[in-house]
Amino acid sequence: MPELPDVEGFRQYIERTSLDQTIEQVEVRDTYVLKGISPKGVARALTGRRFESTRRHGKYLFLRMDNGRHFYIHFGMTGQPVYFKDMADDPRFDRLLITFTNGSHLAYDDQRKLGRIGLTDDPDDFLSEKRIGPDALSLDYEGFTQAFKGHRGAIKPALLNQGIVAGMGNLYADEILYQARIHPLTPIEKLDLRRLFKCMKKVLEAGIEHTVEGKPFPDSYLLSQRGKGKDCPCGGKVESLKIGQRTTYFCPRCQSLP
DNA sequence: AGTACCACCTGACGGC
DNA sequence: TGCCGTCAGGTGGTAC
Repeated sequence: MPELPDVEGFRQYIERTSLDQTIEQVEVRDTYVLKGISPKGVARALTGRRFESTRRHGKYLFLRMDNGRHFYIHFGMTGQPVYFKDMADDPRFDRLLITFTNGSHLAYDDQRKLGRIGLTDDPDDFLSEKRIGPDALSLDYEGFTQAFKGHRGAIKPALLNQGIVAGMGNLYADEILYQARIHPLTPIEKLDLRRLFKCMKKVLEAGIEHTVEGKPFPDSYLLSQRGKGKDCPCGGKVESLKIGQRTTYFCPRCQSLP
Protein backbone atom coordinates (compact mmCIF):
# COMPACT_ATOMS: atom_id res chain seq x y z
CA MET A 1 0.00 0.00 0.00
CA PRO A 2 2.40 2.72 1.07
CA GLU A 3 3.41 5.21 -1.57
CA LEU A 4 3.81 8.93 -0.97
CA PRO A 5 0.09 9.71 -0.46
CA ASP A 6 -0.32 6.82 1.96
CA VAL A 7 2.76 7.79 3.95
CA GLU A 8 1.49 11.37 4.05
CA GLY A 9 -1.74 9.97 5.47
CA PHE A 10 0.23 8.04 8.09
CA ARG A 11 2.16 11.17 8.97
CA GLN A 12 -1.01 13.15 9.59
CA TYR A 13 -2.48 10.24 11.52
CA ILE A 14 0.51 10.07 13.86
CA GLU A 15 0.52 13.85 14.12
CA ARG A 16 -3.12 13.75 15.25
CA THR A 17 -2.79 10.86 17.66
CA SER A 18 0.69 10.40 19.00
CA LEU A 19 2.55 13.67 19.52
CA ASP A 20 3.58 15.04 22.91
CA GLN A 21 2.84 11.93 24.90
CA THR A 22 5.58 10.39 26.98
CA ILE A 23 6.63 6.91 25.88
CA GLU A 24 6.43 4.48 28.74
CA GLN A 25 7.36 1.24 27.06
CA VAL A 26 8.52 -0.19 23.74
CA GLU A 27 8.03 -3.85 22.86
CA VAL A 28 9.69 -5.24 19.78
CA ARG A 29 7.46 -8.10 18.69
CA ASP A 30 9.56 -8.98 15.67
CA THR A 31 13.22 -8.04 15.47
CA TYR A 32 13.19 -8.50 11.72
CA VAL A 33 11.85 -4.99 11.08
CA LEU A 34 14.65 -3.28 12.98
CA LYS A 35 17.44 -1.77 10.94
CA GLY A 36 20.86 -1.26 12.51
CA ILE A 37 19.64 -1.38 16.09
CA SER A 38 18.76 -3.99 18.71
CA PRO A 39 15.39 -4.29 20.44
CA LYS A 40 17.02 -3.06 23.64
CA GLY A 41 18.58 -0.18 21.73
CA VAL A 42 15.19 1.01 20.44
CA ALA A 43 13.61 0.68 23.85
CA ARG A 44 16.46 2.63 25.44
CA ALA A 45 16.27 5.35 22.78
CA LEU A 46 12.50 5.84 22.99
CA THR A 47 11.52 5.22 26.58
CA GLY A 48 10.88 8.44 28.46
CA ARG A 49 10.89 10.47 25.26
CA ARG A 50 8.07 12.19 23.38
CA PHE A 51 7.53 12.58 19.66
CA GLU A 52 7.37 16.29 19.05
CA SER A 53 7.07 16.61 15.27
CA THR A 54 6.87 14.63 12.07
CA ARG A 55 8.47 14.82 8.67
CA ARG A 56 7.83 12.85 5.51
CA HIS A 57 10.29 12.57 2.65
CA GLY A 58 9.25 10.33 -0.22
CA LYS A 59 8.08 7.13 1.44
CA TYR A 60 10.08 7.71 4.62
CA LEU A 61 8.52 9.01 7.80
CA PHE A 62 10.63 10.63 10.53
CA LEU A 63 9.38 11.25 14.05
CA ARG A 64 11.47 13.81 15.86
CA MET A 65 11.86 13.20 19.57
CA ASP A 66 12.23 15.79 22.30
CA ASN A 67 15.98 15.14 22.48
CA GLY A 68 16.43 15.92 18.78
CA ARG A 69 16.96 12.36 17.62
CA HIS A 70 14.64 10.79 15.01
CA PHE A 71 12.75 7.54 14.90
CA TYR A 72 12.15 6.61 11.27
CA ILE A 73 9.81 4.20 9.54
CA HIS A 74 9.80 2.87 6.00
CA PHE A 75 6.54 1.00 5.49
CA GLY A 76 7.59 -1.50 2.83
CA MET A 77 4.63 -3.06 1.07
CA THR A 78 2.25 -3.71 3.93
CA GLY A 79 3.28 -1.52 6.84
CA GLN A 80 0.99 0.92 8.65
CA PRO A 81 0.76 2.70 11.99
CA VAL A 82 -2.18 1.82 14.22
CA TYR A 83 -3.12 3.93 17.24
CA PHE A 84 -5.46 2.42 19.82
CA LYS A 85 -6.37 2.49 23.48
CA ASP A 86 -7.60 -1.01 24.15
CA MET A 87 -5.21 -3.94 23.66
CA ALA A 88 -8.10 -5.84 22.14
CA ASP A 89 -7.51 -3.60 19.12
CA ASP A 90 -3.85 -4.57 18.84
CA PRO A 91 -3.43 -5.31 15.11
CA ARG A 92 -2.73 -8.82 13.88
CA PHE A 93 0.74 -8.12 12.49
CA ASP A 94 2.00 -5.85 15.25
CA ARG A 95 5.80 -5.85 14.94
CA LEU A 96 6.61 -3.04 17.35
CA LEU A 97 4.42 -1.62 20.06
CA ILE A 98 4.83 1.74 21.75
CA THR A 99 2.85 2.38 24.92
CA PHE A 100 2.37 5.93 26.15
CA THR A 101 2.04 6.90 29.82
CA ASN A 102 -1.66 7.68 29.31
CA GLY A 103 -2.22 4.04 28.41
CA SER A 104 -2.69 4.47 24.67
CA HIS A 105 -0.61 2.61 22.09
CA LEU A 106 0.99 3.13 18.71
CA ALA A 107 1.76 -0.09 16.84
CA TYR A 108 3.74 -0.70 13.70
CA ASP A 109 1.64 -3.26 11.85
CA ASP A 110 3.29 -5.04 8.91
CA GLN A 111 2.15 -8.34 7.52
CA ARG A 112 5.02 -8.98 5.12
CA LYS A 113 7.78 -7.48 7.25
CA LEU A 114 9.34 -5.69 4.31
CA GLY A 115 9.28 -2.39 6.15
CA ARG A 116 12.15 -1.02 8.24
CA ILE A 117 12.41 0.92 11.46
CA GLY A 118 15.45 2.67 12.85
CA LEU A 119 16.98 5.74 14.44
CA THR A 120 18.93 8.62 13.01
CA ASP A 121 20.33 11.86 14.33
CA ASP A 122 19.82 13.73 11.11
CA PRO A 123 17.20 12.87 8.46
CA ASP A 124 19.05 14.88 5.81
CA ASP A 125 22.25 12.93 6.34
CA PHE A 126 20.25 9.72 6.42
CA LEU A 127 18.53 10.52 3.12
CA SER A 128 21.71 11.49 1.37
CA GLU A 129 23.48 8.34 2.57
CA LYS A 130 20.59 6.32 1.17
CA ARG A 131 20.84 8.32 -2.07
CA ILE A 132 17.20 9.32 -1.86
CA GLY A 133 16.26 12.06 -4.32
CA PRO A 134 14.11 15.15 -3.67
CA ASP A 135 10.57 14.63 -2.40
CA ALA A 136 8.05 14.57 -5.23
CA LEU A 137 5.67 17.02 -3.55
CA SER A 138 8.12 19.66 -2.43
CA LEU A 139 9.72 19.88 -5.84
CA ASP A 140 9.25 22.74 -8.29
CA TYR A 141 9.50 22.31 -12.05
CA GLU A 142 13.12 23.46 -12.10
CA GLY A 143 14.11 20.84 -9.55
CA PHE A 144 12.10 18.23 -11.37
CA THR A 145 13.94 18.71 -14.67
CA GLN A 146 17.21 18.88 -12.77
CA ALA A 147 16.47 15.54 -11.12
CA PHE A 148 16.12 13.77 -14.46
CA LYS A 149 19.35 15.24 -15.90
CA GLY A 150 21.80 12.54 -16.85
CA HIS A 151 19.19 9.78 -16.84
CA ARG A 152 18.21 7.74 -19.88
CA GLY A 153 15.84 4.88 -20.57
CA ALA A 154 12.12 4.34 -20.14
CA ILE A 155 10.16 6.72 -17.94
CA LYS A 156 8.30 4.10 -15.90
CA PRO A 157 11.31 2.58 -14.10
CA ALA A 158 12.72 6.10 -13.70
CA LEU A 159 9.58 7.19 -11.84
CA LEU A 160 10.04 4.24 -9.48
CA ASN A 161 13.68 5.13 -8.91
CA GLN A 162 13.68 6.83 -5.50
CA GLY A 163 17.11 8.26 -6.22
CA ILE A 164 15.72 10.51 -8.95
CA VAL A 165 12.48 11.71 -7.34
CA ALA A 166 11.24 10.16 -4.09
CA GLY A 167 7.70 9.04 -3.35
CA MET A 168 6.20 7.39 -6.40
CA GLY A 169 5.39 3.70 -6.40
CA ASN A 170 3.99 1.31 -8.95
CA LEU A 171 0.36 2.32 -8.67
CA TYR A 172 0.73 6.08 -8.72
CA ALA A 173 3.44 5.95 -11.39
CA ASP A 174 0.96 4.25 -13.70
CA GLU A 175 -1.75 6.75 -12.86
CA ILE A 176 0.56 9.70 -13.44
CA LEU A 177 1.61 8.38 -16.85
CA TYR A 178 -1.99 7.69 -17.73
CA GLN A 179 -3.11 11.19 -16.77
CA ALA A 180 -0.20 12.66 -18.72
CA ARG A 181 -1.02 10.45 -21.74
CA ILE A 182 2.54 9.17 -21.75
CA HIS A 183 3.39 5.59 -22.71
CA PRO A 184 5.36 3.93 -19.89
CA LEU A 185 8.18 2.97 -22.27
CA THR A 186 8.69 6.52 -23.54
CA PRO A 187 12.39 7.42 -23.34
CA ILE A 188 13.06 10.17 -20.80
CA GLU A 189 14.71 12.41 -23.37
CA LYS A 190 11.64 12.31 -25.61
CA LEU A 191 8.91 13.17 -23.17
CA ASP A 192 7.11 16.31 -22.23
CA LEU A 193 8.49 16.89 -18.73
CA ARG A 194 6.17 19.81 -18.13
CA ARG A 195 3.10 17.67 -18.64
CA LEU A 196 4.56 14.87 -16.55
CA PHE A 197 5.35 17.28 -13.73
CA LYS A 198 1.86 18.76 -13.68
CA CYS A 199 0.24 15.34 -13.65
CA MET A 200 2.57 14.09 -10.94
CA LYS A 201 1.45 16.89 -8.64
CA LYS A 202 -2.19 16.51 -9.59
CA VAL A 203 -2.28 12.76 -9.03
CA LEU A 204 -0.29 12.76 -5.79
CA GLU A 205 -2.49 15.50 -4.39
CA ALA A 206 -5.61 13.60 -5.41
CA GLY A 207 -4.06 10.55 -3.73
CA ILE A 208 -3.63 12.46 -0.48
CA GLU A 209 -7.20 13.74 -0.57
CA HIS A 210 -8.25 10.17 -1.16
CA THR A 211 -6.27 8.63 1.70
CA VAL A 212 -6.76 11.47 4.16
CA GLU A 213 -10.31 12.62 3.45
CA GLY A 214 -11.62 9.49 1.80
CA LYS A 215 -12.41 11.46 -1.32
CA PRO A 216 -12.99 9.13 -4.27
CA PHE A 217 -10.75 9.35 -7.31
CA PRO A 218 -12.31 11.00 -10.35
CA ASP A 219 -13.87 8.65 -12.91
CA SER A 220 -11.19 9.79 -15.32
CA TYR A 221 -8.60 7.88 -13.31
CA LEU A 222 -7.22 4.50 -14.26
CA LEU A 223 -6.91 3.45 -10.61
CA SER A 224 -10.45 2.17 -10.41
CA GLN A 225 -9.98 0.27 -13.67
CA ARG A 226 -6.65 -1.32 -12.80
CA GLY A 227 -6.54 -4.71 -14.45
CA LYS A 228 -5.89 -6.05 -17.91
CA GLY A 229 -8.82 -6.01 -20.29
CA LYS A 230 -10.76 -3.48 -18.25
CA ASP A 231 -12.28 -0.56 -20.06
CA CYS A 232 -10.50 2.74 -20.32
CA PRO A 233 -12.90 5.71 -20.19
CA CYS A 234 -11.77 6.40 -23.79
CA GLY A 235 -13.41 3.17 -24.88
CA GLY A 236 -10.13 1.28 -25.36
CA LYS A 237 -8.91 -1.70 -23.33
CA VAL A 238 -6.36 -1.51 -20.54
CA GLU A 239 -3.19 -3.51 -21.29
CA SER A 240 -0.42 -4.74 -19.05
CA LEU A 241 3.33 -5.04 -19.51
CA LYS A 242 6.20 -6.10 -17.28
CA ILE A 243 8.52 -3.14 -17.04
CA GLY A 244 11.46 -3.32 -14.68
CA GLN A 245 9.99 -6.43 -13.04
CA ARG A 246 6.81 -4.58 -12.17
CA THR A 247 3.41 -4.99 -13.72
CA THR A 248 2.44 -1.84 -15.57
CA TYR A 249 -1.12 -1.03 -16.64
CA PHE A 250 -1.83 1.50 -19.35
CA CYS A 251 -4.17 2.30 -22.21
CA PRO A 252 -2.38 1.93 -25.55
CA ARG A 253 -4.98 4.14 -27.20
CA CYS A 254 -4.49 7.08 -24.82
CA GLN A 255 -0.80 6.51 -24.22
CA SER A 256 1.03 6.04 -27.50
CA LEU A 257 4.77 6.05 -27.98
CA PRO A 258 6.15 9.20 -29.61
C1' DA B 1 23.79 4.49 -16.02
C1' DG B 2 20.40 1.01 -17.25
C1' DT B 3 18.45 -3.55 -17.09
C1' DA B 4 17.69 -8.20 -15.77
C1' DC B 5 17.39 -11.37 -12.18
C1' DC B 6 17.37 -12.90 -7.48
C1' DA B 7 16.24 -12.26 -2.65
C1' DC B 8 13.84 -10.69 1.51
C1' DC B 9 8.58 -12.11 3.76
C1' DT B 10 3.65 -13.52 4.18
C1' DG B 11 -0.95 -14.22 2.65
C1' DA B 12 -4.57 -14.43 -0.89
C1' DC B 13 -6.26 -16.47 -4.93
C1' DG B 14 -6.99 -19.60 -8.88
C1' DG B 15 -6.29 -24.15 -10.94
C1' DC B 16 -6.16 -29.03 -10.46
C1' DT C 1 -9.59 -30.14 1.42
C1' DG C 2 -4.83 -29.76 -0.04
C1' DC C 3 -0.97 -28.64 -2.76
C1' DC C 4 1.23 -25.49 -6.03
C1' DG C 5 2.34 -21.66 -8.68
C1' DT C 6 1.60 -16.79 -9.08
C1' DC C 7 0.79 -12.40 -7.57
C1' DA C 8 1.06 -8.25 -4.45
C1' DG C 9 1.13 -0.40 -4.33
C1' DG C 10 8.63 -2.06 -1.33
C1' DT C 11 13.87 -2.17 -1.60
C1' DG C 12 18.67 -4.06 -2.12
C1' DG C 13 22.49 -6.66 -4.20
C1' DT C 14 24.60 -8.80 -8.16
C1' DA C 15 26.25 -9.23 -12.85
C1' DC C 16 26.44 -7.67 -17.45
